[in-house]
Amino acid sequence: MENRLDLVFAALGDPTRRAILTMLLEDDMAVTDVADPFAMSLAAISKHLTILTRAGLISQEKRGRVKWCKLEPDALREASVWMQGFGQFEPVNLDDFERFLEAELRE
Amino acid sequence: MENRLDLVFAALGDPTRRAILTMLLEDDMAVTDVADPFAMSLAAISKHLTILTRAGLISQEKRGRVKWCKLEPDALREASVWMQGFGQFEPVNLDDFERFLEAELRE
DNA sequence: GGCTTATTCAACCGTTTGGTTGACGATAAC
DNA sequence: GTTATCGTCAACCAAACGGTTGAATAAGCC
Repeated sequence: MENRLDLVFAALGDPTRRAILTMLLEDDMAVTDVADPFAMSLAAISKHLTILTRAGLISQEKRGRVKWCKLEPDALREASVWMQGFGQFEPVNLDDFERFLEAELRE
Repeated sequence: MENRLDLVFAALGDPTRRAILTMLLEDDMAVTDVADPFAMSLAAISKHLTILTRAGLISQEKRGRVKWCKLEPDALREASVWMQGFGQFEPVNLDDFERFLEAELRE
C-alpha cells in the first residue's frame, strides 16, 4: 500500500538525508565520503542511503570496492507536481535556494 | 533542532494526511467531516490534523462546538523552493520568467 | 598471503509513529 | 435539565525509526 510519494516525502523529512541530497548536487560521491561530514557512524549513513535509494532519490553503483552515490532528481518530479496542485509557488529563485541551503547546513 | 522543512515533509509522508489536504482543497471542513471517508477512528484523524497544524499546512478555528479546518497552502512554498533547487519540474511561467530577466538586465 | 579499506549485516536500544479504546469537557438541541 | 454531538485526552499497543556497536564480506595493496 506504500506508494512512491510516501517514500519520497518520508525520505525528505529527515535533515540528514536532505543534507546528503544537497551534497550530491555537487557531484557523485562514495559512501565513505558522504558519511565524512556527519557526526554519526558509517552504518547509520548507509541506512540513510538505502532509504534514499528505495525512494528513488539516488542510485548506487558499485565500482571496485567503492559504491558511488548519484543524485536522481527526477524522483522529485512526482512530488513536485503533487505540491503544485496546491498553488503555484514563486518562479524558481536560485538565490533564495542558496540561502535556504546555507541556513540548513548551519545547523 | 526540528525545523519547518522536517515537519512539512514528514507531514506529507503519510497518505492519509495528503488525502486530507486534498479534501481541504475543495473547501474548509469540520473535523468530523474530514474523518468521515476514512476507515479509522476520529481520534486518529484528530492526531493527523494536529500534525498538519504543527507543520503549518492547515489552521484550525473553533466556532461553536465544531472546529473548522482550513488549508494553508503557503506552508508548501518553502518545501517547493527547496525541491526546485534540484531541477525545474514545473511548467515554466513565461510571464514571470520575462520579468525576472528584465529585472536582471536592469542591474 | 596478509593487511587495509569500503561497505553492509545483525543484533540491540530508546523514541516516535499511527492506530485503538474509553472517559471527558464543551456546546447545541429538545 | 437531560440528552446528543463534537472533539480531545490519556493510556495503551505494535511496528517503524534513527542510532549504536561488532562481526562479516569484498576488493585493492604490498
